[in-house]
Formats: sequence, structure tokens, C-alpha cells
Amino acid sequence: MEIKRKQRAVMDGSLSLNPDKEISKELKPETQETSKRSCRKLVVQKKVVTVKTGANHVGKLKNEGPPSDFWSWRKYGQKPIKGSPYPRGYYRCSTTKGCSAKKQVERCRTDASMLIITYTSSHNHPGPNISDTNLIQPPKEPQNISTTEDDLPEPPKQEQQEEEKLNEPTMTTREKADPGENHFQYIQYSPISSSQDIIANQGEDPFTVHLEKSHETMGLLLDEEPLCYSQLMTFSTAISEENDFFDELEELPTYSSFISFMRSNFSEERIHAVPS
DNA sequence: CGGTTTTGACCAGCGC
DNA sequence: GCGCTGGTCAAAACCG
Repeated sequence: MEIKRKQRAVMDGSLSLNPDKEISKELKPETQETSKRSCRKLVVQKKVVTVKTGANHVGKLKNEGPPSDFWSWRKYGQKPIKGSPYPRGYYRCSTTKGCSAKKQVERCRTDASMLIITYTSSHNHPGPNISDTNLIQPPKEPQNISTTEDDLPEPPKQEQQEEEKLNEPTMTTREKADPGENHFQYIQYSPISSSQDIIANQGEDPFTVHLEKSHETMGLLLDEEPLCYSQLMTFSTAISEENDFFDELEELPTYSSFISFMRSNFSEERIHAVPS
């Protein structure tokens, strides 16, 4: 109830240790230790993905609704990030209770149509039951399901190209040119060019690199073959089990090329978004 | 009714 | 040592 919270508040002024916290730590030793305690110290497995959405979606992204990947995520927090006008959402895999997979979703501060998704840890369970989970229609698809929400003011269009050209990490760039007016671009920053455990160096604002690129080559990248694409293909060994899923995406026939790319690129993370 | 989202508080790391 | 910041917790509200 409220008692606990008030206890915390009270204890905050007097005690440093909170019994509740102690207990919870013991209950969830692994996740706590790895995610909270050492989040800044240890190099955690991260995969940064940017999702380019159409400008028309900007207003709908108010809640940072994550693009639909094939896992089910539960939001457990949201924080305003300094330097960014948009809050960052914290999601945790809810497919399986013990799964420690997490992701952070925030919007690019220079381009509100870009979602920066940082995947942390990895799923400790096989892929979701693609046939019965969110394949058909995820429960929450703020950016895909058109609602009347349009309350976000058009973010200032800064000149992304102003961003200095960073020494590019090995990055994979994938974009999806939507036949319609919506654009979803998936960009995976992968310093090690692997779809497996990827340590992403965020210190350099990798997404700015993409921004530059995306604006220059909008619509061309669909056919573009990033340098590490072939490398990524070599990691597509576990996709067989996902074929069923992808086969079921026939409701998105236009994206077959994209899907095939996803098969190879995101065989592990199964990042997915369905333009409306 | 169960799962998800919201939201304020707590906590630890980091920089000064 | 202190303040700031990011990440997480957990109760309440919400939703299908």
C-alpha cells in the first residue's frame, strides 16, 4: 500500500538502507545485480537500433511507443532525459517472467521521427510464440495505430547534417521506404558487425551518423547493401524457426525485401514494425 | 480479472 | 562531499 512508500520517504531522511529494497534484491538477484547495480559500470550487452518513422507519425509518438518487435514488452518506467525534449521509456520483456531483456526507447533529439531503441541484455527464452503473440496486432502500437493523438508539437527541425561526421562505428543501416507516406527505417549500429551480442558505443551519438546518412539517401537505402550485410548473413543461422513468422507477414507483402533483411539482420532481436 | 501503463520516489554512479 | 542524472521500483489507475 502506501505504507511502503511512506516508509521509504521517511527512511530516506534517516536510514540509508531500506528493508524493502533489500528483500526485493534478494528476490531478484540476477536482474537487479546486472541491470541496476552495474548498469553504468559494466559493459552491458547493448544493441542500439534507430527506427525511422514517417514525419506524420511524429505526433503519435508522444508516448514513445516502441515499434513492434516480436516480443512483448512491459513498460516499467519513463524518465525525462537531460538534453532531450523527449522522455525515455524503459521496457522489459514480459514474454517470460524471468527474462531480463530490456529496451529503452527514446526519440532522437534532433529528429523526432527517429526512435532510438536500445536493447539491453538478451532474452533467456526462445522466441515468442509468433503465431499467437503480437504478430497480428500488438496490443499497443501507438505509432502504427492511428489515433486522434496529435498533441506533440512539431519538433524543431534542426539541421541534422550539422552534426559532425563521427568516426563511424561499423554500422548497419537498413531503411524501409514505405510505398505510402510512412517511413520506417531500421538502423542497427553494430560496432562489431554482428547481430549477436553487440556492444554499442553510445558516447558518440551514433544516431547522428545515421541521420546524416538517412537524409542523404532517403529512399535509396532500401537497396543499399551496408558493408557488413554479408557478415550479418552469416549469423542468420537461427532464422529457420522464424520462417513461420515471416511467412505469416503476408499482410505486409510490400515489405518482403525488408522482411528478408530482417531475417538476416535481426534474427536475434526480431525487431519489427508495421507501418499502418 | 489479469496484464499494462503511469508516475512519483528511491537508489547508485559520476562529475565537480 | 554534494548535487545531478539515469535506471528501477512499486502502487494505483487504466484497459481489454
